[in-house]
Amino acid sequence: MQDSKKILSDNNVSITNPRILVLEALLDNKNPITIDELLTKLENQVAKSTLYRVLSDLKKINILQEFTNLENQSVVELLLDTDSHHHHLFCSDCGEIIDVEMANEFEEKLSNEIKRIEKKFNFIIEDHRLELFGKCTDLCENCS
Amino acid sequence: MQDSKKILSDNNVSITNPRILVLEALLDNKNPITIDELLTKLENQVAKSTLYRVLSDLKKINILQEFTNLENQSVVELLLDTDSHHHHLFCSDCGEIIDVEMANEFEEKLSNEIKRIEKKFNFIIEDHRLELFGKCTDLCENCS
DNA sequence: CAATAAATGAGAATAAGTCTCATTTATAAC
DNA sequence: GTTATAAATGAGACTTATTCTCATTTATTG
Repeated sequence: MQDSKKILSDNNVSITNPRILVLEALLDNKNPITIDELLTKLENQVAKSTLYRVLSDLKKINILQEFTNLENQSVVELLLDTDSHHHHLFCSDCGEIIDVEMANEFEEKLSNEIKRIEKKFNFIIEDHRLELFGKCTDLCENCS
Repeated sequence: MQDSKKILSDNNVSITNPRILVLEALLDNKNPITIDELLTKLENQVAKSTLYRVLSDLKKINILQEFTNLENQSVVELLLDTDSHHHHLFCSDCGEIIDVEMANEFEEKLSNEIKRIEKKFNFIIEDHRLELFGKCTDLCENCS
């Protein structure tokens, strides 16, 4: 069974062509991708309304994360159980978004600090997100 | 000289009524606020186009931060020199966004970890943002 | 291979944000 | 204080992103 079909059946979501296509496009491109880029990638294969619907299905089963890039565009990234916990690095020169894993030691400190905040604010914290903003100095051709 | 006027003149931005009104609305409400809420607050006082323009002016002089809430709406917060570095706590029940200061010790660990990431990715990291997602258990009336 | 419920496509509708341009206002020089 | 000039504003048109509607198609189950 293919990855994308397995993902769907594991989550009790019916296996349809548009869902497979969207998942494949996301799997194909493990870094975060703009919805607009996704739309272009799937042009003539999946209707715009369907794309948005499929994305919302994937969010409902908690395998898709949505956030915004530096230009405030929606960006989407598949998050499977097999993927490790990571954060994002945003380059203000080229717009690229890069996955970063922080050191375990740091994540432990963070989770202790989160426990402190939970008590202080009487909050139950279920998730967190750390975003780092800067410039890649030699990472890609777009960047000076 | 009033706060809002001082902020404008300190930043070499001409002092106009809409700018004062927007700044006052933001000062009045130190937690992050939806652009929509701002618009309502300033109804009949500042035109929509002007509001967006003023917000972009404030971003240009680096005293306004923009991000999105859990519903993907734009949220805006004044960030003056006098304000201390903080992060945000999002409640998925009531939608509230709360400013949180993390312990200094934690911020130090974070900045060390950021130095490591800078080297590893050959990146210059200028800013970071930590978002905590959860539920406030008794903080407000909206929340169960 | 039906029958049924669910998903899809196409495009209309809505919402958020930007742009245009005529008018108003702030600023600087006198 | 006036005046000249550049900058800012208001109103609404426009654009873009996202959601909604509904007739048609497809997946699933028996």
